[in-house]
Amino acid sequence: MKIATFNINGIKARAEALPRWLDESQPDVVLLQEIKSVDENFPREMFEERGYNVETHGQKSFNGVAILSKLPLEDVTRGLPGDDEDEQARWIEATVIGKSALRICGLYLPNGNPAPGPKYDYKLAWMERLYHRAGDLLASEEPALMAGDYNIIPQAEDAARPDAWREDALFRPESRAAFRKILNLGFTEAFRARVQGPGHYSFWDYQAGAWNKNDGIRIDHFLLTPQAADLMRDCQIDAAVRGHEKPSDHVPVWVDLDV
DNA sequence: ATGCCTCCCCGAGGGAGA
Repeated sequence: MKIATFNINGIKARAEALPRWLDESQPDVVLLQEIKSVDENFPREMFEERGYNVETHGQKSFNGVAILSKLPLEDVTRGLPGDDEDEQARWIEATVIGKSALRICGLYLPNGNPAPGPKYDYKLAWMERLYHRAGDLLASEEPALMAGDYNIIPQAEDAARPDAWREDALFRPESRAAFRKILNLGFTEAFRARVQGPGHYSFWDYQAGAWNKNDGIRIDHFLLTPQAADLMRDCQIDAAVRGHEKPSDHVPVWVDLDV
């Protein structure tokens, strides 16, 4: 089962690039972030005609996550537990039924800039809630994953110019520590389990020719429970997608699981 | 690099992104 995560930076703006990538890449499941659309306006036919089931958790203008799946989805839930006051659409999960069941969680973790400040406080509080949901997933002892735009640069090697990010909410010590705290519960970071070394990125800014200079950062991640990690056959970043016509500033990352 | 683009709102130009 090929499962991808892709921050598309607006579903309307990606009406051509996203279907083209789906046709080329043929993922079974896709976790989308930043759909920037309410549920009623999401172009679900575009995906249903390609054989995908569609589940959205949208919001006007900002944020918004969705799941596309060629396999049946069950027990869909929306919103990260832990704060009933939180209106931001950043979390969706479902069980996908393949040879066996797999719990999949799609997330769009807050950016957090400027740091320090209220937006950074929201990011860290959101990560604390994520920590608790992650612990519950592990306790189930079932194959499960949490994937999406984490807005976290885990290590210096995950940025072309780490010194430019030292004070940024994506790379500050508290952000990285919160990410490690979740990892250290017992998750496998899929990409780093398969590929070592610098130069692997999932985001390049639109500005200043960042793509042409390969001035990128790796902020889109798959975290696998041990039961899911046992099933991993591959994990790759589709970096070439950044060079296509009218691209998102992020590219897809995918895992292949024997499930 | 506290913003060089691009997205959204809509029908100007400001907020948000990372």
